[in-house]
Amino acid sequence: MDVEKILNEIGKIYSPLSNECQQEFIVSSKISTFKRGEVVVREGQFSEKAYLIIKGCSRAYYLKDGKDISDWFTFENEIMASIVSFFNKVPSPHYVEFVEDSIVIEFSKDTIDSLSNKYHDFERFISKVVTQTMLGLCERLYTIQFNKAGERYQHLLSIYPNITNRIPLTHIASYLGITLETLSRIRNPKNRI
Amino acid sequence: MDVEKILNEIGKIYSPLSNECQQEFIVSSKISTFKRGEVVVREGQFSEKAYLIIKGCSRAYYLKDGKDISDWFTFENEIMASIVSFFNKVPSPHYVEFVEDSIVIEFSKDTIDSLSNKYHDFERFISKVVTQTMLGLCERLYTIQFNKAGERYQHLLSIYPNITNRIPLTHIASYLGITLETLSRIRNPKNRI
DNA sequence: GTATTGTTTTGACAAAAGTCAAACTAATGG
DNA sequence: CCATTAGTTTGACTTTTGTCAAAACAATAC
Repeated sequence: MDVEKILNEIGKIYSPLSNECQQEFIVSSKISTFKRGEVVVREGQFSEKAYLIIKGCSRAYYLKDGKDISDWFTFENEIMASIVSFFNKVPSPHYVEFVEDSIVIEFSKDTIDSLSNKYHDFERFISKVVTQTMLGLCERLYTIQFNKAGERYQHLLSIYPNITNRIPLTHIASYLGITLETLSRIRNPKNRI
Repeated sequence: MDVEKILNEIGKIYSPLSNECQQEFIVSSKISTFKRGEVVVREGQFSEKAYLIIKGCSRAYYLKDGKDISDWFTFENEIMASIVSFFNKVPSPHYVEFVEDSIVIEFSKDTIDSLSNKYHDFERFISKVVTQTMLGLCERLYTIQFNKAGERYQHLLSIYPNITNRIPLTHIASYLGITLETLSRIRNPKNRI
């Protein structure tokens, strides 16, 4: 497992990490594997773990009136966490589940905090991750605020072109704030008049 | 104008700032006033300014198919910026306008960067601001994803109980992702069956 | 290969919200 | 104080999406 390669990869995306910092990150974290369907965080739990996905994908979701609503998907080179619990040290409003058999680098809030204190490049890296996440949420809000179901779906495809091969449509629908049936109709070319 | 008092106040909310750091922040920034309706950032402009609101309020908005859609409101002790342009150094997708006559502390991205390098507490402060903004967006996304118009409005009132006294209903409606007419009907007790 | 389970599609109907137009009300500036 | 403008409400109608139920399809395990 070439973890350095992955860290260089995500360093390019956010902000590069020195070798020393990478090494310390590697010894402070561990590689874990999860099976499809495994739930690693449940509603009400405190979670201070984050998962950098090497292979596979995961989703965060919550239950509203008993219905499963997806909030966030994470694929290779992205970081998953129950962010509300992670940052605010409160019980998680979310569940976190792996959607495919996955390999991840698992690390804790404590690791982030101590590495941030020690390595300025790490602090900058995390700050960049958070900033980008914030801007991603902005964009998502934008697409959900006044777009019709079909436009929301097209926008999602423009970001993750083959998401439908990896994530069941039920989850994609709830992520877009629409029902499964509506998504199904949108995808059917006969209904696009 | 007691700027120290304000900085202490928002230090309490996010992360406290040392006196030395506060002083340098004060000399690096300036107090400005804006009239109701003044637009300080326009779509397409590069904006690397942020505004800490001392008195008054502002909104960020964008035009979709010629319609004015509000994205974000800011009141006393909150920070307004065209965040996409501010952080990514790209042309702003937003307009930023003051909704009331306002007094603000105006500072630039450069100031943030240089103070972040010099003062660890400032870097932490900014990181906290960004993190809280991110969590705020999460919550907003949550309320818009599967709630009906009425629920979205009630949720907004729970955060800003008297927002309707300060922000015109048109802006509140678009912020909630609904039309002005729908908001008007929701607010009319006769229509709540 | 068949049973079982999970996922997606389709149809008929209902609910929610949007659109357009007009009326009404409040605020502001001579 | 009146005229003008900005902001809000109301009504009639349309569009979009949701709901519930059933069928079709796909994946998986035995």
